[in-house]
Amino acid sequence: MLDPKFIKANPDTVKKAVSDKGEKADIDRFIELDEQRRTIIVDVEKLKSDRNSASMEVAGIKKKGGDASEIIARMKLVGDEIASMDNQLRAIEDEINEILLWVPNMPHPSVPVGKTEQDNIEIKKWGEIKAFDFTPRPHWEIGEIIGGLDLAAGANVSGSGFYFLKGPVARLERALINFMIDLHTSEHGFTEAMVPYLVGENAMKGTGQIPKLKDDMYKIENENLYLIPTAEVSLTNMAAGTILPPESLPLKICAFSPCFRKESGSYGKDTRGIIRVHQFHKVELVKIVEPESSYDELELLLANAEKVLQLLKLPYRAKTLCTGDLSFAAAKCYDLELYAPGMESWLEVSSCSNFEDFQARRMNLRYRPEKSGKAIFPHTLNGSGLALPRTVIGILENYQTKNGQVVVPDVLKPYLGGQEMLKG
RNA sequence: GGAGAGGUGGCCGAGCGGCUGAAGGCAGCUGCCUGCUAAGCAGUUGGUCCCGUAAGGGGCCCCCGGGUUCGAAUCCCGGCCUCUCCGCCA
Repeated sequence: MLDPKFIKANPDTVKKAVSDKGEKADIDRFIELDEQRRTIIVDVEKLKSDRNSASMEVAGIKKKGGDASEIIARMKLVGDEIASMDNQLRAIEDEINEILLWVPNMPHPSVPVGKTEQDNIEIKKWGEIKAFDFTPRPHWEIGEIIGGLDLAAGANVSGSGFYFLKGPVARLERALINFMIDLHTSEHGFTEAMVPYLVGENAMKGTGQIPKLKDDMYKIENENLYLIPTAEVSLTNMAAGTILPPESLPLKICAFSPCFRKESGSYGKDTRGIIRVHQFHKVELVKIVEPESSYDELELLLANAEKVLQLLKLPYRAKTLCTGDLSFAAAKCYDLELYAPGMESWLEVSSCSNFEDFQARRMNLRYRPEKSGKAIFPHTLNGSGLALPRTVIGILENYQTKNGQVVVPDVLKPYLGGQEMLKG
């Protein structure tokens, strides 16, 4: 959520940001409603002030055993008037709040203006794209050869977009999870957490999935609970509505979790294999920091995510997302894409974003920098470190051999009991 | 799931339907004092919204949402959460 005062003071800047992001929040309506709101407030507060002093008078009279029925009768009318104005006011405020929930975050000035992913800016390339002396297979073929990926069984049980990992691939994914969490906790200073996978509507509002992305979220029938699309929701909302004490920042937490996404609106895209699925695992990094340091922290976060790819020796590139590709709540975001030679394409495995105070404001998360000072909204960030299925794809496709087996990356060997090869 | 208890300011904790934005304590801040590692004394310290250039004035906030009333932290209804006991259970 943006600061309403900021919107009032800079309507044109906000409108530009809304359109740069391809959103459609009605800023003019907001301004109009805000004016109506203030007009009513001035009137109703005058009445309330009168009522309050009349109440004092009644109290005084009654204490002396006098008769206050004349004032009481008069105030009854005033009370009715107040009630009706309060109702008007509430209706206006409801509409204002609804608009505010739909106003996206402002892109940081360093974010390139653009419409689609075509306009994202590549900022870095790492690693060599491997030359094979055979035609590299896509992961679904490798998975079949080594007997580790069963899409048919997933469809059988749950429908399309679900899958079973088995044997060597299942173990590979488990190894990757442990490797990533160990790295982030022991090298990068994150505290490990296990988080709720079902969260309330407020949490989803807090991080910005609701209302805009509501249709992409799985909701539990007859309960006000949603399946998390990422551990970001649980982690970032952990302290929602509270004031963090001095010295408590930066807060760095990471968690592995399953992620559930309907992926409505992406039918027909990335349908083969396990590139785009309804359920997948992810190791997520979340930081809550002081506003001044958030952009430095974003760079560090990106480096933390990159480190995973570097240690796995998977070639990747990094991009700065343009305004049009930037998510609703983000002010700035980098994507990491690893190269999958079997598919001959780049796969997004991490998004590292700075939300500035947008999420903190929505969830009323505050921070008191000094013991006696004022509470402020801290900045929140998150990044994948990394998404599992696509990392698995990266390993299967980059480390494949001619006969369809897979070499285990050095850094994962300890996690696979010293095993050298994944095979059927 | 069943039965109780409870949710008050940064924290603890009081609070007859009007004089309570809220006693008292702790913590914080500011002075004074003291030569002993901190004690004592005095003062002070919430948030948010509206009007105002400002000074200042005013509204609202005692878990959340409704209701009763001239007036509600205080009464009624609904919800959420916490604790205790019972049941069930990985």
